[in-house]
Amino acid sequence: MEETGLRSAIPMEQLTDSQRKAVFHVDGPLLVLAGPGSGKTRVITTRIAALINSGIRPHNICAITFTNKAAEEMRERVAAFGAAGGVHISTFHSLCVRILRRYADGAGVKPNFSIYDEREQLGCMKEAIKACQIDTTNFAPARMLAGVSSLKNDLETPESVAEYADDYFTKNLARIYASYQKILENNNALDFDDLLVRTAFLLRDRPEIRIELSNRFRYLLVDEYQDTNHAQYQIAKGLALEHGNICATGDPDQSIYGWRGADIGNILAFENDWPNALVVRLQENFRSTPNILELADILISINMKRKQKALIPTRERGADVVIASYSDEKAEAEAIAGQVSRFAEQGGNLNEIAVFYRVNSMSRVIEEAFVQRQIPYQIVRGLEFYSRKEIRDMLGYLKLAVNPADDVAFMRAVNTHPRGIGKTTLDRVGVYASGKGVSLCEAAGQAGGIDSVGKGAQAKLIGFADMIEGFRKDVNGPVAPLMERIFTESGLVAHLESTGEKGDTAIENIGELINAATFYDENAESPSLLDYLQMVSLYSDTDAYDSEAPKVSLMTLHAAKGLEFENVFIVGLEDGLLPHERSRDSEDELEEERRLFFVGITRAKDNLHISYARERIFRGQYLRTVPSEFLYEVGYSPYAAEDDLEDDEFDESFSQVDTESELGGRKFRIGELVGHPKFGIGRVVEFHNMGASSIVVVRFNSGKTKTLMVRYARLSRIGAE
DNA sequence: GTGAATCATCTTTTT
DNA sequence: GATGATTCAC
Repeated sequence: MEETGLRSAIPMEQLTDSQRKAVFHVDGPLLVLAGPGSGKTRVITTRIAALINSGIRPHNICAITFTNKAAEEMRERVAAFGAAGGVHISTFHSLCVRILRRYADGAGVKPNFSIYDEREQLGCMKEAIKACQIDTTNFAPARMLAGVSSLKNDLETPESVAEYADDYFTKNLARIYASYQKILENNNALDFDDLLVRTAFLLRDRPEIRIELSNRFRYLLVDEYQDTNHAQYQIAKGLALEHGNICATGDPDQSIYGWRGADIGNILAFENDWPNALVVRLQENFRSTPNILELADILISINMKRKQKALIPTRERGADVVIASYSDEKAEAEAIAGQVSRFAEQGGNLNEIAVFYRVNSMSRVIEEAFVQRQIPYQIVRGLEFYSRKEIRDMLGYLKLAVNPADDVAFMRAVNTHPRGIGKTTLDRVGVYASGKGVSLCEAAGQAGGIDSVGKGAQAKLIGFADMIEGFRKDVNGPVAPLMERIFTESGLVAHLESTGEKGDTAIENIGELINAATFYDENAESPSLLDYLQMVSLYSDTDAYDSEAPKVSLMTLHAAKGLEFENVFIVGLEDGLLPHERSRDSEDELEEERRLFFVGITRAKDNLHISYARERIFRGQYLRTVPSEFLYEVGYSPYAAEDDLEDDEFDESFSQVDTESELGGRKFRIGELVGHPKFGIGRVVEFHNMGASSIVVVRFNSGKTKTLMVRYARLSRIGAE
C-alpha cells in the first residue's frame, strides 16, 4: 500500500469534527450513532482507509454490511482509495459461509452443504410437519417456518426449546423444529438462519478457532448494527472478543427488521458490552432539505420507545413536501408518471427519482403507468430471476452435482422435463432410499436392486444417476462450461426448443445465467461450482440494482434503506398498508412501521411527494381506503384537503367520506372502523343500541378508548363493507 | 406416465 | 388474482 497516495486520498479537511473522531479512532471499541444522511458510509470507508494508513494490513480488516449491494458499493469506494484487495467486505451470511466452509469439521457440517432458499425451506417444513403427524391446518408450514426462524435467530436449538416448552403449541413447535433440522441434515443442507446459528455456536464452543479468526480479522466493522439479530450479535461479539477492535454503526430510528429478529437492544447495549467504547454521534444531516427533515422529525418524535435525538439540517430550505390524494391507485400512478415525464422532458436524469411502496405487489400499477408513458424504470425486488422455473431447474442439476445428498435438488432435476421417470417410480425410489438410509440420487444409481420398479424405469434411473455422476467430475473447474454441458446433456435444451415461444425465453434466461457464471469464473479468486452456488444462494435481485442507469427506481421501503435520491415518491399512505394491517395489534410493530416511513422520508434529498389513493383495488374489487394515521401525525388533515380538490387534476368523482346522514340506522358493529374529527381513526369495541341515545365505545389508534354518544359524536363510518 | 383442468389457499417486509 | 395441489382423462 502506497502510504502517501492513501493519505492524500482521505479528504480530511472535508470531515466534521465528529466524523474525524470516528474515522481516526483506530484501536478499541467504537460506536457510531449516525442519523440519516450523516455521511456514515463515507465515514466507514474513510475509516477503512485510515486503518490501512496506520499500518494495518487490509487482509486483517473485516467489514460487515446488511446487503450484498451495500458490500459491493463499499468495495468500490474502498477501491477508490487504492485499498481494494484484501479487505473482507461482505454480509453476515456470506462471511458465515466462508467460515463454515473453512472450519466445516469444527462446525459439524460438510463443506459442500446446500443453502436452501425460502421455497426449499417450505418444502422441507411441509415434510417435517407431515413426519410429525401434525395437521397443517393449525400448524401452517409458513407459520412454522417463521417460528423456527425466530427460534434460530435467538440461538435456540430443538433441545433447548423442548426443555422449556410447557404448552401444546410450543411443544409441537419443538418437535417440528427437530424434524425439520433432521431433514435438512439428511440433505446436507443449511437454511439462511443455520448459517448464522452454526457460526455462532462454532465461535462459542471452539475458542481456539475463535482466536484464529480474531487473528485473521483484527479489525471488525459492522454497519446497520440496529438491524442485527441475536445470532449476528453473538457472532460480531465473538469475533471481536479477543481484541475489542469493533466498530458498530447504526441508528435505532432506522431499525426496520424487528420482524426478522433484529433487536434494537443490541445497539443500545453496545456501551455495556464494551465499557471503554468511544461513542460518536453524527447528527448533522447533509442529505435533505430542512423541509423534509422537519417532517421526518415530527413523525419519529411520536415513537415512545426512543431516545430523543436531534436531526440537524445543514442545507438551505428547499421545496415543500407535497402530500397528495388521488381518486384511486391508477390515478396515483399516472400522476407520478406525469411528473416524471415532465422531469425527463426538462432534461432531468431519471436515476435521481425513486418510488417507494410498502408491499412488492404495489409495483404493478406504477409499472403499468410507466410503460404507458415509456418511462425507463428498474424494479429492485427480492425475487425475480432466480425464482424462474428454468433457472431453478438448472440450479437443481448444479446443486445435485455438488451435493448428491440433496434430495430436494434431485427431485427438482429429475422433474425438469419428462424423461420417463414418473411419480409412481419416484415414490418407490423414495421408499427404497429411506429404507436403506441413502439419498435419492444414490438409490437411483442402485435402481437395479429396487424390485418394485420395472425394468424400463430402472434403466432410466440408472441413466440419470450416471449422468449426474458424469457432471460431478467437473465440479472443480470453472462453472460456465459445466453449465453449458449440463444444459445440453440433460436434454433440457432439446425439451425447451420443442416447446415454442415460452421455451425460447427460457433458453434466453439460461443463457443469461451462463453469462453471469462466465463473469463469476473470470472474477472469482478460485472458481468452483460449490463456491458459485453458495454465493448465488445468498444473492438476491436487490443486489442487481444499478444506481447509474438512467432509470426510475421502484422498490419497497425496506429495500430503500441506505439509499438516497433527489426526488422521492412514497405511495399508498393508507391505513392497513402503511402502517400495515399485520402490525396493527402491537405498539412495537406500529412504531416499526413509523420508522419505516421515517426511513422512506429521509431518503429524499430535494423533493418529497407523499400520496395516498382514496380507493384501491383489493382482491379484485375497489375498496374505499382510510388515510394513514401517519399523515395526521405529520400535521396533514386529509379530510380538509379532500374538500378542496380543485388542484387534483386526476380526480373526477370524489365523494366525501361517509357522513352521518349516510349512516342509516346509526348502528355500529363491533370491530367496525370509524373516524372522529378529533380522535382520528378507531375501531368500535362496544355498541349499545338505545335508539336516539345509543352509546358506542371506540378504541382509537392513539391508544385511547372513548365512550361516545352516537347522537353527538361526529363519527363517520369508513372503509367499505 | 403425462398433461390439462379444476379446486383451494392465501396475500409484508429480506438474508 | 396468482400459485400450488389434486384430480381426471388420455
